[in-house]
Amino acid sequence: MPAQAAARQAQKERTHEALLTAALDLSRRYGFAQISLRQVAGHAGVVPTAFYRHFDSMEQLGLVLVEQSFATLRRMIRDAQRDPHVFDNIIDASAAILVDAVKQNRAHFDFVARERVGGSPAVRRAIQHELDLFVSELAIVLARLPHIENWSSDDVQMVARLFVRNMVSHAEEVVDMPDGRPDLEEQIRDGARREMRVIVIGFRDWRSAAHR
Amino acid sequence: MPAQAAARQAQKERTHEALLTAALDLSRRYGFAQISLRQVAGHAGVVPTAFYRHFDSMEQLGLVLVEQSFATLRRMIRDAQRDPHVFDNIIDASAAILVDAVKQNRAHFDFVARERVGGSPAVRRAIQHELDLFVSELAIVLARLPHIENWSSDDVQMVARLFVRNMVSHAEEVVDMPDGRPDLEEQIRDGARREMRVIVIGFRDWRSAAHR
DNA sequence: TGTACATCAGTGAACGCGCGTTCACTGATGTAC
DNA sequence: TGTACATCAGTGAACGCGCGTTCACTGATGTAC
Repeated sequence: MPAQAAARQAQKERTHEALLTAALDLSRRYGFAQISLRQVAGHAGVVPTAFYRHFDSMEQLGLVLVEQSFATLRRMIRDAQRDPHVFDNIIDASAAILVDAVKQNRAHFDFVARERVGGSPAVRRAIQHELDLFVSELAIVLARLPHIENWSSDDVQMVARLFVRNMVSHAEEVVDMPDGRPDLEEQIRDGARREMRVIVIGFRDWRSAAHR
Repeated sequence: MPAQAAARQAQKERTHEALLTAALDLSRRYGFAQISLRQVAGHAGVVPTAFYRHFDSMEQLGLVLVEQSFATLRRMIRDAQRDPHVFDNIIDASAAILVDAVKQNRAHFDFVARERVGGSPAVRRAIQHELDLFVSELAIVLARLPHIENWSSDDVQMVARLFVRNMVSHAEEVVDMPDGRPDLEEQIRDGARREMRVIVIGFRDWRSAAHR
């Protein structure tokens, strides 16, 4: 396929993207499981049957949204790790990153937060799998931190799990946050920060008591 | 209404209960938001129009299920508080109670866990309200415990919030647990126990560092 | 460059289906006397 | 106890609607020569 012959493909990609965006938009308002193929097609500006040129079913589109959402999340974490500041104060940095990230990718986070428990079995399984992966990845990052490098990998996994759980929980709060309420945002960020600190200190001291 | 004239009312109550049970059953399998009035009526053994003798809409039935679920939860907590053993080791006791309670009332917990984020706006709001109430009630119980009585009420609220969040999260795990896997059950109970311990210790020591 | 043919993203009519809701009804249960 | 009437939980037919999916199609884009 020569370069100058890509107009049709480009148009197809635009429609493909429009369908995904429409689904994300609508599921923000009504929940993914509640929206119909016809609604998504209509919102994307195509006839219902055109949907099938891009996806087998709404379920398959849902799985693509799961992939997209976690790709976004991973990109953010990777960017954050490049900033050397983050390691000075991983807790404050994580809390700030979390709130910003969710704010900038509300639609994807909203989708994940809701469909994690409310979605179809396949979508739920996909999200749970991604979250499990994410816990393991976070554990690897944590294991390299100064005070943590001599912990057992079981312990590191557990602290990673607590972190991710708090992350999901606070992401839900940000997602439910009405627009234009910076006070609430600060409150959530502060709560996240305090809770992470509690977890880190509790973990360190619990280990001290048990193992030293 | 004389006592011997209650046969009709008793039958009505039986159907009412059958509709609630049917909705709970079906939403376990498909999610409450996915099931229809006709399915619920059919499963309860009545014709769809009979549904309206008992509820205005599926949404109203959903709100009744929220009430039922939290009444169950409160009853369990109240019973647990009567057992003096619980105060000896509130963490182990809470973890055990949580797993047992969820196992015995799977349908209600499943309903709450899913609809808390996936349900209709009214159902979600009702569940969030009940959970907020529950955090406050737990804070009152915690505030009476020996080492906690001199904490600020803000701090007690926060630890209560962390406990309830972990409770919800572990309830989700138990709900998703396949039947007949006592090993998984033990693993979840153990995870809950360890995490609660981390929270308690972390909180105590965080306070020590900050306020003394 | 021009022509003849192929590709294929999007169209539009049609289908059968389950949905929530309305309505007049039935007949067992309950009440008055 | 027996009779005449009232109540009302549950029935069953009917409605209009949006759904997912099928199919033959159109016409702009792309390819071969």
